[in-house]
Amino acid sequence: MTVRVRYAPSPTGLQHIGGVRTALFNYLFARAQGGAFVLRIEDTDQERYSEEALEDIYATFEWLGIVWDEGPDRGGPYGPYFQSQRLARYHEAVQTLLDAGKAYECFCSAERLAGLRSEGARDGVLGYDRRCRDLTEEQRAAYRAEGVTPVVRLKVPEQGAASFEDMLLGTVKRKYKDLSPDPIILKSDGFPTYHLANVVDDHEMAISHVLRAQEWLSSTPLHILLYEAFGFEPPRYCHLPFVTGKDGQKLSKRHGATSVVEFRKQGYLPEALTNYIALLGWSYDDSREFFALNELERLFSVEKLNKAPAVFDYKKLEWFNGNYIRECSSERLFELMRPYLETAGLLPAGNETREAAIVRNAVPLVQERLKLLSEAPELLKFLLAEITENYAAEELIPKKMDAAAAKALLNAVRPVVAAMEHYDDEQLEAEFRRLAEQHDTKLGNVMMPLRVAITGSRTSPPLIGSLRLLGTERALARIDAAIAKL
RNA sequence: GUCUCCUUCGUCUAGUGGUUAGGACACCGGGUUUUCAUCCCGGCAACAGGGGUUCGACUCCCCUAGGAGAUGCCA
Repeated sequence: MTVRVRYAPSPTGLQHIGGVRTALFNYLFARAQGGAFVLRIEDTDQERYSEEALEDIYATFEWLGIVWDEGPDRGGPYGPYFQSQRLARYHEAVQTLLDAGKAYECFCSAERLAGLRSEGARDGVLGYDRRCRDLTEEQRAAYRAEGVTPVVRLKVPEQGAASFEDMLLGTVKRKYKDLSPDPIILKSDGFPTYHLANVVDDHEMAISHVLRAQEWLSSTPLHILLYEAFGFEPPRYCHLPFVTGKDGQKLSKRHGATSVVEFRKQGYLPEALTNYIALLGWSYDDSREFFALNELERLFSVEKLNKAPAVFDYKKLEWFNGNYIRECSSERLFELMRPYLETAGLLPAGNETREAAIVRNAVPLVQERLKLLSEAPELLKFLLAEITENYAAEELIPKKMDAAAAKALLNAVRPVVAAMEHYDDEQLEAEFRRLAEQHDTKLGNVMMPLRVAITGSRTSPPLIGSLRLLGTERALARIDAAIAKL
């Protein structure tokens, strides 16, 4: 059997972690099985459709390196891949159900339905009361004459049960009477609901396996019923556990960033995100957790999936990101940092600028200190701009020392810095050590006032490298400014 | 309320009848280091509860509890 899977987002919002993980698992499953991965756009909700959301789908997966074999932008033998372009098929499908007496037109108003729903919630009764199920042709004609546009509902049997084998969960059974009574499959605007469209399309697109979030589990029996009504063979289902926030509820804004663009803006690398997300509900073994996408494409298997929901751990993602940043080549990291530095106004456009040269040389100094690319401006600004924020004079004074001592230290260090061109790094450090001995103190106490004078902060990249990048002239000016403060 | 699914350290997980229940993140100590970070070493910490089945249960079955999802002319 040829494996064909799909990711079927609806363009109603930005791609979020949960959706992307579903897409990733489908993609990996397809690759591992030598099958095809299809993108289908479920744009059947006219109200919530957004062009921006559609573009976000393309941008997100391009960034992540996840490509589909068939889709609206690539074409394929099973198109069109926009559901809004497949309406005729749904209408045809609905007609066969109507003709077979397996579905019926319902003329109830949205208001009546809302009333039913709130009563039902109060009394613990489920959904629609099936009022239109057995309308006569005359009654239907009367409604139509009044100008009421009907919806179409599927007849759910009152007896019996639907069951299916979930690849992860095993046998799932549900009595028909526990299903929503006669759900709507065709809306009054002529668009199908998810239930209908997904069944018709998965069948027509020859989808063999459906990996989707567990929120769909409770409507799967309904989908099975639909397949039976059409006489179609249902695909194999695999319902993926949720990704939740700390409180165990579905991941949402309350918990932090949820959309991929947000993570991207914060300076996560795509490989860190895919690696981490792949481990949410899936694992390879007890000793490995670093995986490149192309390795996952080989190694992914449904058998290693977990049933329990997974809490999204921002800290661990960050740790992954730091690891991947450290693995970058200097040139790549430079390019990755560039947009952050540019928008901070620290780096002019262009490759041959003085600033670009400084940043290139600074990469080794910051690489192992960076967890997020967005931290780059803060770490590098002392090299690219004047120290504008006025650090407090006390910062210059090492612990257990006074201002006079700090001042003496800076004065002593100044001539060494002035001559630094004549030393290599080791010699320069030796000079600082010599000074420390002369002042009967630790090296750290010599370096700290200098560090603050040069970088404006007690934490900074390695000082000697920073001095070199800053240059003798600017370094001396900052030392003088510091001395003046004391 | 009803239905469905789930349950190993705080978190992600390994584990498929016999293990001192392993790893990673986080956290806490210590070491290296010019600060920070990296790196290295060490520590803390879990089988939800109760019944079975079995010579033996984290592993199999049942119940309870807890959590989550569904219950839309949204997907």
